[in-house]
Amino acid sequence: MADRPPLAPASAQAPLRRQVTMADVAAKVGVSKMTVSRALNRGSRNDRSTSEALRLRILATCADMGYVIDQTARSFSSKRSGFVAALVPTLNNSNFSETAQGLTAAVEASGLQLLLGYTDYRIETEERLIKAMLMRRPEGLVLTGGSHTAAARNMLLNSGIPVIETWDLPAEPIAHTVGFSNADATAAMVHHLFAKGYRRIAFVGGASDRDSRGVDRRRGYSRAIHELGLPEGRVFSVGQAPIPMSQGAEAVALLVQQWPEVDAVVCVSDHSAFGALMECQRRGWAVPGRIAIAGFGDFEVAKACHPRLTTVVVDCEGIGRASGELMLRAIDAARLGTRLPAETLLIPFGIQQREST
Amino acid sequence: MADRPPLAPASAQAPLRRQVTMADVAAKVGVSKMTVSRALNRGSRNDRSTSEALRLRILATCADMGYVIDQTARSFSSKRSGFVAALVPTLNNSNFSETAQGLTAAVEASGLQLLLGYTDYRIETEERLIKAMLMRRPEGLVLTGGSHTAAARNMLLNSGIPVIETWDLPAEPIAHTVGFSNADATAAMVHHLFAKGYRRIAFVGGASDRDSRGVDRRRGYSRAIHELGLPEGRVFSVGQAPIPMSQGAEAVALLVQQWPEVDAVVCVSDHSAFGALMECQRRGWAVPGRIAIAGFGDFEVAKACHPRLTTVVVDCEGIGRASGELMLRAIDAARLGTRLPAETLLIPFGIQQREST
DNA sequence: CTGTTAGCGCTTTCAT
DNA sequence: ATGAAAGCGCTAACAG
Repeated sequence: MADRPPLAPASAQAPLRRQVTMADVAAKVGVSKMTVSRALNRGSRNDRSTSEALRLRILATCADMGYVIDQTARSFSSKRSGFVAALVPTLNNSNFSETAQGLTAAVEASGLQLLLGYTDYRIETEERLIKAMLMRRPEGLVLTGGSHTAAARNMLLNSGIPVIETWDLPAEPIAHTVGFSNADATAAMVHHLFAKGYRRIAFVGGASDRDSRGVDRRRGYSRAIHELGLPEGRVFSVGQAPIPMSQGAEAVALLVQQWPEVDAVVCVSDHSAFGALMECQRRGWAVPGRIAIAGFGDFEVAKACHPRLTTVVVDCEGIGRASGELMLRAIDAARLGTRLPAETLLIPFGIQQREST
Repeated sequence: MADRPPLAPASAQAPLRRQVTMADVAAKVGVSKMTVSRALNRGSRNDRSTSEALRLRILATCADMGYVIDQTARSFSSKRSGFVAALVPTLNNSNFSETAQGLTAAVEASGLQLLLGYTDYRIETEERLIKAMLMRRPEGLVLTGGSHTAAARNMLLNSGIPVIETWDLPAEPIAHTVGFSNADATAAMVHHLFAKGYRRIAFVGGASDRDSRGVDRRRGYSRAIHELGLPEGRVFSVGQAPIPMSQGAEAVALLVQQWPEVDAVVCVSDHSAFGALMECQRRGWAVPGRIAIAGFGDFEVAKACHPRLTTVVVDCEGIGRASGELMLRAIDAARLGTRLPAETLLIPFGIQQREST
């Protein structure tokens, strides 16, 4: 935050060409500021509009003068920032980008903007971002996951704005939740493999608890193994989220060395599963003949590779869309001075069977 | 923007618990607002700070009262929004996310925030986003590519803030540029394949001109083919950006059918190259024996697949970092009332030879 | 080191 | 349908 020479202080500002204001436009048109304001805000407010002819004249003058309304002043005056903040673990993951796109589409339909931040899978970074966002007074906040620092939880609870946690089903939600059980989804995959005849099923996931979805998936694996009475303990942990493809490759090699009897492996995500699949090809291990491989997330690579990956399919965009729509209702309630009772929206998931198992 | 019931008008706001202001904190501590303001802004401004003891007392009181400074009011008053806007074609592309991460790191070092928007590879969407961003008065704007609508160009030229175009080398830059020649990079790849002995080299790219980097790459391919005196015309166009892996697969199949003599194919990006590679495996065509495949971008999949993909390596994060640092200098100049002369920073690229060629 | 005054550009509210 | 006045929460500028 401060390891380079500070920028020039505001007081050093030279008097650049003064920016065009609403008053300038009003003067040029020969009306009051209020009339310009109304012409520009027509529709989104409850106020009486200007005559259509005048409105067009005002709009034309704005364009002529290169006037762009100052949202900073508008937000300040109206007490409405006009944006919703969303935090995702990383930008570079199509699951989360699709969620972000669903969110964007939903909130933009009501004239709100989505402001995106990424936490790098770190709750400390999340805390910092939550603070930075709250300073800008978002009308709502969408988080990925239900695991936060104590300070972050506190800020969120006191923020007075709607908060939605997505992608997980936290034990103690802040307010609203839109997601699914990562544990159940992974357990379903294990049951699916069992039904296909696999009995020596291993799991490859992260070594840290940074990624709470990864932790839940491992938990779901263990639960299913236990339920099915299969031999436990075949959990292979590598690195920390996001697990790259290369670590999936390393993991499957070491795993087969350690437990040669393993006939199937469930990976924490398609990326590691793909890495594992390619490593098997390099070593000449038939997939699924020698070992079956399953992933999670149905990323593009899962259906493009050969053989294609069996995986857990999640409606990522649906999570975003549902969150966005819930957020709009919550914001509407807040603007009317009420609080929307906490909701939990379950997003369905499915097992996509392909050639890798 | 308005196809759902409008949100409640601001006037409908019920008097929720009034938000804590700086005056409240000041009253509690027994000092003036200005003292609180100074304590909170210490370092980032040129003003005299408060005594350390008092400052700590003020900070503690802020924490006690759950006070979070109102950046909306601060921006409004100081004429500094404290953020830089960046537009990328899509979030779901590690090249652009790395650029975004480099940018974030660079601007955060000076206490600025990065606000991200994605254009979906559409200059109309870009225009809309530029307008939305300018309303919020960013201190600078970073764009991907040099192709914009006329209206967008106009807004940018009149915005009065530093603008940087990245990833391309536009013929008529708005102001600053940080990028490389996509045409040169692709031409280098063709020359590389020629040096390896390939003579019947095809190109797979998009059918539309939505993605200006894709267009430049195709141009670079054609130029190199011409320079080398190779037979021209083997350009295969599919869909529009972003070309998915599946279209790379379709393309290579059709291409080999149409031009069976082809011995190497250059793809517009690693994604289509990977799709092509997998399709070859499905059909039992040896890569590079029957046909060699090259990509662009050095995405994770390029080094994880088998055989690994020969590709063009670009320092994506470096583009972001260089842009961020240039932006800081430009903002500093703007705050001092001057304008930084337009700079063009070239980011080097390289050919990464792997097993696919 | 701290306080006072003024005002940023817009919207709210009330008046016509 | 339009206007006038007031003020949002903060910081710049100046004074002490």
